[in-house]
Amino acid sequence: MITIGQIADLAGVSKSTVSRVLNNSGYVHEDTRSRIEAIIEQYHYTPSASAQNLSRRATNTIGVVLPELDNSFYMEVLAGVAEVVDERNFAMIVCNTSNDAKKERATLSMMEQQRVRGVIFAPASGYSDAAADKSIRLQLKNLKVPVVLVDREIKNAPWDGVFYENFQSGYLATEHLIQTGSREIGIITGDMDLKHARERYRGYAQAMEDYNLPVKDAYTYNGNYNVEVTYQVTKQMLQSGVYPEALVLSNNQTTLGFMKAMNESGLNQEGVQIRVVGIDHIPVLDMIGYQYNCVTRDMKSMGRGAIELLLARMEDEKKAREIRIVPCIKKFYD
Amino acid sequence: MITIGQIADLAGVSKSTVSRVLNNSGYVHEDTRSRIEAIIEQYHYTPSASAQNLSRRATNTIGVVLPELDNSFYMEVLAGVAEVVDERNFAMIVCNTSNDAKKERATLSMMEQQRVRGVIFAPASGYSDAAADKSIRLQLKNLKVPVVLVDREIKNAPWDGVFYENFQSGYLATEHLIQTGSREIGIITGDMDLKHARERYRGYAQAMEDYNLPVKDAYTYNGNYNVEVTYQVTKQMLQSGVYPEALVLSNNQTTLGFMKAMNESGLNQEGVQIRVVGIDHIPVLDMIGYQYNCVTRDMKSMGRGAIELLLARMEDEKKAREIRIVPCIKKFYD
DNA sequence: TTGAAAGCGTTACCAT
DNA sequence: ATGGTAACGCTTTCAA
Repeated sequence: MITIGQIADLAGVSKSTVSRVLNNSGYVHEDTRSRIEAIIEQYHYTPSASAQNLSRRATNTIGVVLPELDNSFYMEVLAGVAEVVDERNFAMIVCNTSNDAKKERATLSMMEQQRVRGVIFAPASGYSDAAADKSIRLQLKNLKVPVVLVDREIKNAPWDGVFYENFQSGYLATEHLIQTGSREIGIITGDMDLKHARERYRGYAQAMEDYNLPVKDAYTYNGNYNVEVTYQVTKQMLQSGVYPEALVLSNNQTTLGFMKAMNESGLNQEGVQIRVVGIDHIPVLDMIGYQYNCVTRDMKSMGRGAIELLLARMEDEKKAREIRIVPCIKKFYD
Repeated sequence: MITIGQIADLAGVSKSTVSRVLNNSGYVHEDTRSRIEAIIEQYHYTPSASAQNLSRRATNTIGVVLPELDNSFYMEVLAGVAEVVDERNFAMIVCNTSNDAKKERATLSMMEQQRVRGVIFAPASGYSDAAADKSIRLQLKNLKVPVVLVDREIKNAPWDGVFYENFQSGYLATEHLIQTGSREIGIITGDMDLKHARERYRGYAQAMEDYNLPVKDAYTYNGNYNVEVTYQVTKQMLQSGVYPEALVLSNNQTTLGFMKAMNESGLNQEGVQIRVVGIDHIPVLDMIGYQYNCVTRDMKSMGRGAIELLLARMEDEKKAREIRIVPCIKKFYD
């Protein structure tokens, strides 16, 4: 591998000069510059990022830690982040924690080793007990670089963040069902360990109350934000023969699990209908023009928001803490 | 940021010794080791990857270059790669070229700068003309690290690769339509610049011929492996009022575009049916239990295969070239 | 079993 | 406008 020193020798100048043309910093004669550039081109020289990082005492890498990669929501967020990272000429290192706190630990430690300049972080879990909450905050703090939280909050966290109008989403989803004629409305909740699942549920309950409708325990199902779990739960529900006329589905995975169980049951064919409004859209469904009622958000812009906050924080460590709450968008077809 | 030197001072030993416990290489007294480990723990020390890379003259990073990230196929491939990368304690740097040769250039150059140990590569384009073909091969060669091609071939390339039985996939898809009663069968092709699109088409044509059915130009549509293009093409086809009774859809994006146009047209409701077999499955459709006829492959294992080949090549530079062709799996529901 | 020192490929400061 | 050199944080060889 050719080094800056060899380029310098080839050009009959010092490393300093080559470095200057590389970073176009400082003065360098036009003739010298073009001579050096020619040689760089000819020998196909690219500086070593490791050496640069070491010398500059900083990388230009930012870390993105996500709990799921096979989830279109996080994929869109990631796409948003990637766009800006690209524009600004940073490198991005992506890790998947699979919703596993242990894997998350390892991931964060690798981020540290890589000396990332900042981290965009969606926690693997709700960290609802105090010890876990403290521990994750400590880990993050130990990184000693800016952190931006996306989608999922951490209690007592001091970091910037991009979140969603979760309460609203639950409320509006429910309200739509009510306004379009349903009265017996249930919900398949998410992982109640996560604050946003609780908020969405609160939104549902509040809407019911506002419209003087009863929230029945029997119509509250826990799908845990998980396709398989939701599938099982829905199957049981259908088999029991007692279920509400309408349901709020707490996220995209919930929707997927629910749909699978419904399709499998063949109940649709028999004319049995459960009306449904989901929280979060599902891109493939949009693409195939399937009219799926939901409330959703601009996911990509959540990613863009996160990286923007991160870059801003990197530039000004002491700027005021910023929390962005992206709004709820209605996508109703009836 | 604390360094190995400071840890050494704290422990009253030399950097060499700390380095030995870090990499557990060479001899170090049990007492010394535990003392050092305690300090490392206490001060939360993590070695700098950049410094290690520089010193070792090698990173433990592998690069993955993909043409699309919002495509479930590549996502599954990526997931497969990520699994192995994780198991083997490498780091992974992922780049999206958006099917853009120019962006691909930039990406490859960043890979070089990062001094990745190897690259898993799915080309952004077919590079069908000789100059482009040569240029991409040169770029890859200039990386001077092992390369494994996934899914898309490059002419005259010397690298290991994991590909698909493309001809078979086209053949089997078509054959199924024939065997289940269709005779007027068309195809929406992919980007014919790409060899695998041509192969899939060949498979289609061969099946037609084998069953003494005519391949009509009028029933060959070019969807370019693109949702939007396929959508438009399908719309035109439907509006023209003349179309075959059945179609082969050349990949998942093609399917999405086709379905959108169909759903939008409302033709299904009117009882108009176009039978369809797709190449590649669509995970969300599986999840919701939508019975979509297709021929497909184990995508994740393609990812695993790619990284396995890469690691093997990294260990033995001169081993025989290995090409894996993953088989076609039938998923028919009728 | 441990330490000293050279070296990895850059950058940046200080001279000139 | 250019060059010399120390420094970045680590690994590795050689010696003790």
